[in-house]
Amino acid sequence: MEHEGARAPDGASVAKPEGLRERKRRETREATRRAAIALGLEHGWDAVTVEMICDAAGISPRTFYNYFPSREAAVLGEGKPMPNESQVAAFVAARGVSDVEAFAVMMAEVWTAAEPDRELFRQRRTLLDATPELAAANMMRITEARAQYAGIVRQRLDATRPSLGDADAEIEAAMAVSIAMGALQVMARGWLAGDGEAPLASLIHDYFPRVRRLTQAPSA
Amino acid sequence: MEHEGARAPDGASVAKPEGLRERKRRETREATRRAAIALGLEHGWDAVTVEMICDAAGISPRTFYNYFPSREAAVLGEGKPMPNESQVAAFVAARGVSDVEAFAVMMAEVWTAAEPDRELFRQRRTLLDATPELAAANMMRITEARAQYAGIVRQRLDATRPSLGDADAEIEAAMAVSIAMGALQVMARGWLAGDGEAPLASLIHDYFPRVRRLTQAPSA
DNA sequence: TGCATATTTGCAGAGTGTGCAACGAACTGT
DNA sequence: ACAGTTCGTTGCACACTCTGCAAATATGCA
Repeated sequence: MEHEGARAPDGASVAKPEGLRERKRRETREATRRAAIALGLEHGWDAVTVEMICDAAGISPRTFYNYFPSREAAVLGEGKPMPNESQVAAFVAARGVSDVEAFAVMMAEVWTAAEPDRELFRQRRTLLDATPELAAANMMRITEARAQYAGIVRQRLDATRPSLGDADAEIEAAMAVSIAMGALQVMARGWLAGDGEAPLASLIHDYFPRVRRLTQAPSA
Repeated sequence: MEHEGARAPDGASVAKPEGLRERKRRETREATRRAAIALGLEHGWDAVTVEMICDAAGISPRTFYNYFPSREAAVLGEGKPMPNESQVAAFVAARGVSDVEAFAVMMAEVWTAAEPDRELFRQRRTLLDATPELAAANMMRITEARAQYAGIVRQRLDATRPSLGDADAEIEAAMAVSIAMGALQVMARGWLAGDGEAPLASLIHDYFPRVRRLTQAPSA
């Protein structure tokens, strides 16, 4: 399910025949997503109705709800963004950076990878940033996945600080997730303000000294 | 408008006649809020309809929307929670704690003060914690007020670190707000798990060493 | 070609939220 | 106490989101 083109020597490779059905479905979904984002940027998200999106995408309103569970999902994407195994492994093994920073970098990579089209990624982020309603819906998605994220952070904590008690590890994992998400919100805004050349992940390293300073009690 | 009972020597004091109209309005609002929270805890928030709340509160559905702009607002309270002047002054002047920690303490106090009824505060927090939809709506409220919160943090930064450039201060203020809100989310959950004796603000000081550790790069 | 399966669509219905106008209760001065 | 003003309540119509169901349509496969 994850292979792409798999050009094996034998012409009839194993994966991705990509039947007509699947292709049309993917295209329809993509067209709908783009229509939703474009209309949102043009008219403001709360002025965009499902009917408008459907007219632009060439589907009926009822079909829209076969693809997306809500109007917001057309912009946000419906699945919760989850790191794959190698991303988790890199996060757990990362040294020389704080737990929060490492987690933020991983999530930035997950987001970036989930939307290969840079321009669309940027547009979506802009819309999301300008629309509290969408930001809230996005938060909801993340809140629902919070326990799973915390589980990933625990893997790192168990590896780097095995002396930590069970209850403490639980709390610190949840804390790291919440703090990283908060910081990412601001960093994403900073990324939007930039020219879009620097990848989000590198911005994070630039921003993090500030995070350290803001959480540090002055010694004086 | 802000005075309470003001028993001046002369019987006819200046403030708060509290006419019958105002009293009934306050009572109706309170009854509706309590009905919404109780029903949410009993049936789960998404099973609660406006009609149910209205039946319990003894008002018509149309009247509900005269009090609250949305179903969620009945639980969350409609105004954005804002610190008063003395709270801001204390925050700006607080020494020996990090910016994020000081801001978190201030917000905890604002929340606590906004809901004098401890039991109701706890119930609302429980419901909010169990319902991603409500947590998201709450986030939305805060997101809308984010710029104002950042302005308050800037007052502190300008006082404690005047060498900071304008753009940097802007960014760090926004960052402090986001991080504090993230951390508060977890702390509030910890407070819920406790017996409710310790005030939220004191819990924050207990939790903060963890925040410092999680954002600190290991020296090794 | 013809059958099995997946997708699209319309329709009815529940629920949220808003503007408008009528109705009723509370405040005002006399 | 009374008439007039003001404010809160309610019902009604309407737009919009979202769901279940069943009919119509398109695709996949032998």
